[in-house]
Amino acid sequence: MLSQKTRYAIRALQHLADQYGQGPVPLTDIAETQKIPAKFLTVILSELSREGLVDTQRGRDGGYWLALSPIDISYGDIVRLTRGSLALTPCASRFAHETCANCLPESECRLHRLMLRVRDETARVLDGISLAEPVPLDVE
Amino acid sequence: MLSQKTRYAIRALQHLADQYGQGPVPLTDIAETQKIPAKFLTVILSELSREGLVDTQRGRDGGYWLALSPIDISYGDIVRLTRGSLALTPCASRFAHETCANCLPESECRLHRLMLRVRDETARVLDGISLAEPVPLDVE
DNA sequence: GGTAATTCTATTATTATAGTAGACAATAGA
DNA sequence: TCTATTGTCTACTATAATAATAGAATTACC
Repeated sequence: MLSQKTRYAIRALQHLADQYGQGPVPLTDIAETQKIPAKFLTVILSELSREGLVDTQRGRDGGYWLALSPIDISYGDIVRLTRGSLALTPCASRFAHETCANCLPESECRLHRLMLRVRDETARVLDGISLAEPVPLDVE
Repeated sequence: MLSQKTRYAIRALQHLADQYGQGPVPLTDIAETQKIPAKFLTVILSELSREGLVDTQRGRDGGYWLALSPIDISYGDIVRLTRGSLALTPCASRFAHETCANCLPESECRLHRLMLRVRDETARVLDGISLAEPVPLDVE
């Protein structure tokens, strides 16, 4: 499961994508339209800013905006940044691989091979869509 | 991420699949070959038994065995039983749907639509492989 | 200087997770 | 029938992650 925080982060970024090119968006705007607790959103946006995904300006008329064009930010990027990995097990992460606790050696672990496949399918979906695109309804 | 407990459950079931048709497998066998803390495994196997996935016998020469043929247990089934859902958000579960806390209405939530697609791809992989099959190395 | 905004450091409450303890119940075989 | 062996159940505990808040500090425009 994605954490509540990751879900908030994604919706906040979607909101900023909608306002892209229109100057700084104040935090309270995002919090209200996206139903995110304002104080918690400060934590989230500060992190996204430290990670270089959003730029900020303090003071009057300040706020947040995307540091990159929406088309250059994929959902896969966001999940990797906020959650660390797309995978369902530590051993199945391609960018943040870790060996699972109390597991067999990976070469013998059948779960490992399966989780790699799930990760790759997830990546195919999430890396294939950017913040610029409306999310298609379904695959056929 | 799958919890440690879910990972243990899957490996335990794989072990039972390997011994299918050969009588009860004692818990300590599973614990040792799969590197699972024995006491914790009792909790896990008791749950799997209550859910009808394994049958058990107590007493001498007792143990655990799969209640169904390995080919009739898919990885999707196991994850749904132990974790509740294949989805990455509560709203994207098809069998255990819940609305996400502090979210927009689902019809307006772009994340919802995206998570449904990820769930469906995950299901395609996990429902397509049963405990009877060796896990293929990769898709091309 | 005042106001509106972000930023930073700490703290808290709640929940989930991982694992353990120990008494109890059943079974097969000697 | 005794006993060793094996699973079952209830309860408990420790740790970590999560979600969220508090409040002071900083910045920038007017």
